[in-house]
Amino acid sequence: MACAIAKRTAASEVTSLPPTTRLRRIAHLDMDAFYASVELLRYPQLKGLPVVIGGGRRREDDLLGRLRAAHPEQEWSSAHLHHIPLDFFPRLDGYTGRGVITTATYAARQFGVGSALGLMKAAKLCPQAILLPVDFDQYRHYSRRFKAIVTDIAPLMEDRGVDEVYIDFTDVPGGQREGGRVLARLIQKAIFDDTGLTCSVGVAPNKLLAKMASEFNKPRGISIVWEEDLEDTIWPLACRKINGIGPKLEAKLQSHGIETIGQLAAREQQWLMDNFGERSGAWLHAASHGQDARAVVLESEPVSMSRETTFDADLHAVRNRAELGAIFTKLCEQVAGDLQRKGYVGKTIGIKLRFDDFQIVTRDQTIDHFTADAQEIRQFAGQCLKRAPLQKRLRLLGVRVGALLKAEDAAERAANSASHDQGADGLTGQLF
DNA sequence: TCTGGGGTCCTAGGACCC
DNA sequence: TCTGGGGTCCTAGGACCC
Repeated sequence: MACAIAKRTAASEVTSLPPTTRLRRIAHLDMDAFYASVELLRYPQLKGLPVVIGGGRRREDDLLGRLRAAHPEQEWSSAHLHHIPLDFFPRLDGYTGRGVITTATYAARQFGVGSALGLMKAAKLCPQAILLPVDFDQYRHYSRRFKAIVTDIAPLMEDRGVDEVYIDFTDVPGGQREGGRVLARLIQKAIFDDTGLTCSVGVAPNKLLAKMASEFNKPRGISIVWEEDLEDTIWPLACRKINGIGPKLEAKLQSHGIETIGQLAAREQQWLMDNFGERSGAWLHAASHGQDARAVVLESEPVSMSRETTFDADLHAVRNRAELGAIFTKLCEQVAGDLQRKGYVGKTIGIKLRFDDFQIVTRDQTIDHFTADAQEIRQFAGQCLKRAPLQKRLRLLGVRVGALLKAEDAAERAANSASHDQGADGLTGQLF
């Protein structure tokens, strides 16, 4: 208690210090059950009920269509979505198909269903749950909105996907007050007032700790973590809570008797480097001591773009050749469309296969120029496919274009290299 | 009753060059 | 001729994240 008061005093003193001596305060903001919450804005009648998002391809039109069929005397439009009665919503009960849950409402999570769980499995656990299809356009719209609100208040924001951002509070007015709590509260309120959506925020000396902190009080939580909190707050947590430690690393750590972050921190750095590799070992050591020097990155360029699809039923390369070929062509067209729409070209073209036993195989090929052309992608992806083993039945097929460049930069580079080539040709002529 | 789709980064070996 | 580096690019696989 005395310790907490001392910390608070120290924090409020900081606000009067010149900027150079301000403490680095990094926030991680995580939207609460984002997809499900967006759906609840559209269907407020589902509030408090178990709802899962994922799987099928149904859209709201299906709901409206059923409503129109049931009550043809009335005119139904998307403005009436609020009034769709509960029994019109599809239930998880009896679901058959391959999808997984993308997001579940907190009410649904009580039943043990959550992200990445197979829908058929979820149907057993919570058959009464309402199942809604994913609607990425809608989520992207709200994603842009909440991020615009964040950058209006605190401009140094790093985009970490549709429902997460890091924010550098250090030099934002009020960003030091109560260690960041005041600004976090302001941002939460601004987002809620504009969108009706809630989020959780963690503020800490760096991204690593901020990310962990944002999970402490979900939903609608704010958690402030100081360097001094390491022993009491961070060390008792499971290693898995560190962003970057997944199931494999966790299992390997456990095999050495390391369960908590504190136990990890107790190991010598050299021992970690010997057992987990130079880089990973050094990183594990730093992370367990709460150290993370990564900057908040404002802009980044994409490295690759891909499209993939899991078939309704496994396909065989020979027996289902025609069907597979049509899907393959469509994936190439989609990737090409994505590249063109976003203004990129790439020179590494690859494929991804997942067999019925879940083994994944990739093949890729780097060509001598940049492209975003569907037919060309199809041609080289086709060559990759010929190099892949095709005995087993296929579950998934994907097409990827990597080594990306902005289309205009590629055009410029091509112009330059054309003139260089002339020079090189001249040189070659002399040598031979 | 198995397990989506879209990404990033790292590792490791081989080719090739200096 | 042999040996030994280092650096970069390419390819395949894998861990991890949202």
